Amino acid sequence: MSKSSTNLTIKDIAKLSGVSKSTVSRVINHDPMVKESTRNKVMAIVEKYQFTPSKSARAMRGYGNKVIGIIVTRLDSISENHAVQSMLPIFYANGYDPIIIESQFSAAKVAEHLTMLREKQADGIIVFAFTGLDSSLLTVWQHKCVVIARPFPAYSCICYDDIGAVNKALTYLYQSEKHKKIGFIGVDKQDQTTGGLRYQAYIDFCTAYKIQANAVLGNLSYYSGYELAESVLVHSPTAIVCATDSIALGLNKLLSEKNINNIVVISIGSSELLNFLFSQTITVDLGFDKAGIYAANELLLMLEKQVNAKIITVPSQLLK
Amino acid sequence: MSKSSTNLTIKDIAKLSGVSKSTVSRVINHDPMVKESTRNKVMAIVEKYQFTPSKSARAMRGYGNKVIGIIVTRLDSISENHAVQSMLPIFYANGYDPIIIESQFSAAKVAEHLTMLREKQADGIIVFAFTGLDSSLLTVWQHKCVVIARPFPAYSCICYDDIGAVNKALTYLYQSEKHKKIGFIGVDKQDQTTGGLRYQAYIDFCTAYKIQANAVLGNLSYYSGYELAESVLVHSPTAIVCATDSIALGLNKLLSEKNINNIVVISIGSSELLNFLFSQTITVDLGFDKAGIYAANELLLMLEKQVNAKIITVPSQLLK
DNA sequence: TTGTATGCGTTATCAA
DNA sequence: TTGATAACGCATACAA
Repeated sequence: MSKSSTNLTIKDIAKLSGVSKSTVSRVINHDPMVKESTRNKVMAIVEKYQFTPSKSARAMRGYGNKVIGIIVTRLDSISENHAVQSMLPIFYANGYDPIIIESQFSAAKVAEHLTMLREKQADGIIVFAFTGLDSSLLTVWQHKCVVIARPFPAYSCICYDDIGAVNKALTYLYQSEKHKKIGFIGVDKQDQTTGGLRYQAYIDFCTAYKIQANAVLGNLSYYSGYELAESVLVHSPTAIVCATDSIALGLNKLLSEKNINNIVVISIGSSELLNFLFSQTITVDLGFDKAGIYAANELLLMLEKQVNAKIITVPSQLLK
Repeated sequence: MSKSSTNLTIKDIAKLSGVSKSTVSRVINHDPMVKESTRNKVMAIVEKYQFTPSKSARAMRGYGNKVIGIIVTRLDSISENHAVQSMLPIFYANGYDPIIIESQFSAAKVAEHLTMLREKQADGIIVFAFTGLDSSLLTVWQHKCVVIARPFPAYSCICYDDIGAVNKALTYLYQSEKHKKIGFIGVDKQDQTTGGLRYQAYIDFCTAYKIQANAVLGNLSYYSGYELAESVLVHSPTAIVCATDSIALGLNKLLSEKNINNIVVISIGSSELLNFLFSQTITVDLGFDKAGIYAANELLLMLEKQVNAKIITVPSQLLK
C-alpha cells in the first residue's frame, strides 16, 4: 500500500517543513506564539498538500465532534421542513453537525436510527413525533432530546396550539361573522393531536355555544378532505373548519368543482400553496418555523446545563 | 468535575468487570476467542452502563467513519426531496452517514459547506446544481462527487431529460391530438436547463414543424405561471406546455378562475399535488426518484474504484 | 483464553 | 519561540 493514497498527518507536515509536530499543531490552531517565518513555512506546506487535521483525532482530544440527530417523519413534509429549515442555522452557528433522517412514521425505524445515533455518539436529538411512536423508545435520550408535536410526559416538547388554533378559527366564524352552521373535517382520533385534540376543541366549542356539530374524520391526505367533504356539505354549513391544510386543499378542490363559493373555508395550518391556490381561504398559522427555533434553542439549553423538562406551546395566529 | 458526568471508557468497563481493556475490546468486537463466562460478565456491565465505544477513537484506528455530504438547494424542494429520499437507503445500506445541507441557491453557502465537509473528511458528495453554481468550486472533489441537474464537464452528472421531455409533450400534442396552436410558459434562460434547454426544445420543435411559437419566460414560482398565463392566452392557444409543475399550478389556477376548460395543459414535472388538484393536466415525469438512485450508485462506484466521469440522463416519461 | 505493550493523529504540559 | 513527551480511547500483535 503506497503512502500516497493515505492522508497526510501532522507528523508528515512536520517532517516536510522541518519543524516538530507541536509547532505544526500550533500553526493550524492559530497559536499566536509562533514566529511569523515558521508559520509561513508551515502554512506553505499545509496549503500545498491541502492538509486538514483528522477530525476523529481532534474529537478524541475533546475538540468535540458535536452532532445532533434530527428524526423527521418524512423529508417531504412541508410543516416539518419549515421547522427543520429554521433550526439548521442555529445548530450550525453553535458548531453542531445536524444529521437528518426519516422515520417514515415507523417506530421501528426510529428505534433503528436511535441506536445508529447512539453509536455515533450524537449529543442530542430532535424527534418529530407521530401516532404510534412511544416515548419508551426515548428513555435513554430523555435529557438530550426535544420532541415535536406531542406532549410526552417528562420530556421537553414543542407542541402546536391545536386547541387554541381551532378556537381562534371558531371564535372568528361565530363571533365576528355570525356563522351558526359550522362544519368540521378532521383526522381520526387515533392521531392524538391533529386528530383528537382538534376534533375535541371543535366539539367543546359546539356544546359551549349550543351549535349543532357537523364533523367527519378521515386521514391526513388531501384525498381525504376531498372525499369527506360531501358528508359535511349534506348539512348545508355556511363555513367549514379543516384540521389541516391538506384537507383544506381537498375540500377547496371539491367546492371549486361544484362551483360552490358561498362557503367560508378555514384551515388549521397555513401553507404558501394553499394561500396561493385558494386565497379566499382563511388560515391559522401554527408557527412551524417558530417551532424549529424553539426546539433548537431548547435542545442547546439542555445540552449546556441540566434543565427541567418543559412543554412549550407555539402560539398560533389567525391570518385573514 | 465529577467522573459521573463524563462518558465511560473501555478502561472503566475493564475495571468494573475485573478484566483488562483488551478483553473488553474483544467482547464488544465479538471476538470468538473469549470465554463464555467472561463475555457474560463484561456484557452485563456494558449493558448496565449503556456503554458504547467512542466512535472517534475507533475511527482513528481505521474503523472508517464514512460520510457523504448531500447539498440540496432547498429542503422543501419537492423534486430534490424525492431524489434524496431514494438515495438515503442506498447510503445507509452501504454504511455511509449522509449529512444533508441546504445551499439556498447560494454559491457562497456551497463553498462554506464544502470546507465544512472537507474538515469532516467526508468521503464523497452529491450536489444539486443551480444557476450561479460554478464547477470550479468543486475541483477538489472532482473524483468523489456527483452533480445533479447540470452537465458539468469532467464531472459525473445526473441530468434530467429536459429536451426529450419537452419533445414528448409537444409530439403528443401535435401528432396525437393535432394541436396547432401550442403555447409555452417557461423560465428565464439564465437558468440553463429548466430555463434554456426546455425553451430551446420548444422553439426547435416549432420551427421544425412550422408552428407559430407563443412563449413567455418567467421564474420558477407558481406566481410566475399565474401571471404570465395572460400573455400566452392572448394568442388563443389550444394547448400550453409548462416548463415546471409549479408553473402548471399557477396556470391552472388562472384557467380555473376564468372558467376556461378547453385548453390542454401539459406539465414538465409530475407532482402528486398537481395530479390531484388538476387531474386533467397531462404530465411528463422527469424521474426524480430514479435520479437519486443513479446518483447514489454512481457515487459509491466512484469511491470504490477509479471510474471515468460520465453523464447519465434520466429517462422521462409521458403520463396521461 | 487473557493481559501487556504499542500505535493511531491530535493537543497540552512541560522544559529547553 | 520551540521541541520532546504524555495523554485521549481504542484495537491488536505478541507474550503469557
